[in-house]
Amino acid sequence: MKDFTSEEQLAYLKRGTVEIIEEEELLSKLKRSREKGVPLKVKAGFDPTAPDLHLGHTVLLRKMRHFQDLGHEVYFLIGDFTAMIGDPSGRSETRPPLTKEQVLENAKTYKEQVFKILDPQKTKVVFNSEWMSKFTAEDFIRLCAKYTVARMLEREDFKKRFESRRPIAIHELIYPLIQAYDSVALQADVELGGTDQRFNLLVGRDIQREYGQEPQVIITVPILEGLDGVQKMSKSLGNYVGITESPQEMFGKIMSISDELMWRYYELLTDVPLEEIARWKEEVSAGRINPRDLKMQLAKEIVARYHSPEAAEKAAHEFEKVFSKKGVPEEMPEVLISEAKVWLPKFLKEQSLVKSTSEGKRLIAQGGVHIDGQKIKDENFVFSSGKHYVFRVGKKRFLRVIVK
RNA sequence: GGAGAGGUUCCCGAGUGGUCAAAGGGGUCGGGCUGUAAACCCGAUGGCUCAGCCUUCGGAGGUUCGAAUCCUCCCCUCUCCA
Repeated sequence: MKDFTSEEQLAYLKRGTVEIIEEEELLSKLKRSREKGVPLKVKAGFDPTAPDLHLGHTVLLRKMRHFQDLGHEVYFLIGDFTAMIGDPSGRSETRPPLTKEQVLENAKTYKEQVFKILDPQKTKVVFNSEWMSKFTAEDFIRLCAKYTVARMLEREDFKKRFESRRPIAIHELIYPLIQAYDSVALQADVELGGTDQRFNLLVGRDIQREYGQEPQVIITVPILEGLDGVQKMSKSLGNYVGITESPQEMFGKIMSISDELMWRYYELLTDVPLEEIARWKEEVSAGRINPRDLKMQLAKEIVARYHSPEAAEKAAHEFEKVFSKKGVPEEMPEVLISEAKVWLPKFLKEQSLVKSTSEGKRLIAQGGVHIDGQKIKDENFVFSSGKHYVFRVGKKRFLRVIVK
């Protein structure tokens, strides 16, 4: 805030965003903040039901961090009240209400993870139940009176569901209003969110105006695609990289993304200058760089951030050893057994290598099960006592069996 | 409140008395090719004590030798009218 002009701040904040509404307003807010020495209040909301953060969340968190770097104040809002509703994006699910204890527990987990990115000194963690639980029925009706059904149905997913004759519960329509009211309660200057939040963020502007406040500037950041490169990264779709995952898992997952997606990840998850990325793209299409090497570098960079540079190096070596050179990993689950003869489908199930004996049978039939590098054809196997065996199921499931 | 349409396996979606563990697609998994990439090709995809048996088609009953398919009641969703 001290050293940067408002224009410089704006440029810094703009990188990696999809939309700023309105840029002019943000500039004047930055100017005013600088003149008066009062930091901007920057808000972003999080759902307390999913406290496991993944790389998708970090796109937004990084942007929050950028504001902090400029001296502004970030409100990390945990939507414990709104969690009763569940943000009706996409498919609607009725969520079981969380208890106070669960919320606090989740919040704790959040904090542990979030501060890998945010500056704890400049972060205020708030819960919207703080003000919403004091909201009276009267307050509530007043709030509802400030918006119309027609405007609410402008929201794309409502509209789609409405048109395709899928259900929309009334409380789902309320969600944007409460989120908007949170901005009133916090007197937010800026609210950040993914592009899927655009509508809700905009409602915030309208509602703040209705309550006589200057509308917040809204900034949307891209939604990160998951490992499949198509759908958004989410835990429920299983296409995510959690920021608390082990270095090895993280590394492997990143290596499995497509080349196309790699550029996207570079852009949104690292600080590599855009010009540099553009240059690499050219080098790759000219055949001078193997995209695999860049992917390794990306994987290392990400592992290094959430673990350590040493862990990243180690993960890279392991990866080379196991997948490029088809070796076996250094660390893998171990089991000590005594039986000499086993029926493999059941054994694989008992060792959690497959979900069912049927699946075990299937994998054996399809040639997906190896013991000490040998493809297994027979469902029965005899262990010799005193020996060690390395099981490989599919490409990445390993198990060391030690026979007494 | 009235009238109509509909609820199928992970998802979408066929199936209207036996040949249905249920077409097709998607997803996922395995194999091939690779760079654990994409694309592409092949295969699999409810469970189990596995040539057999058990459990699935919103829920509970019933008809039938036999039901995802017919009947009754219930629950849920959508549309139109009020």
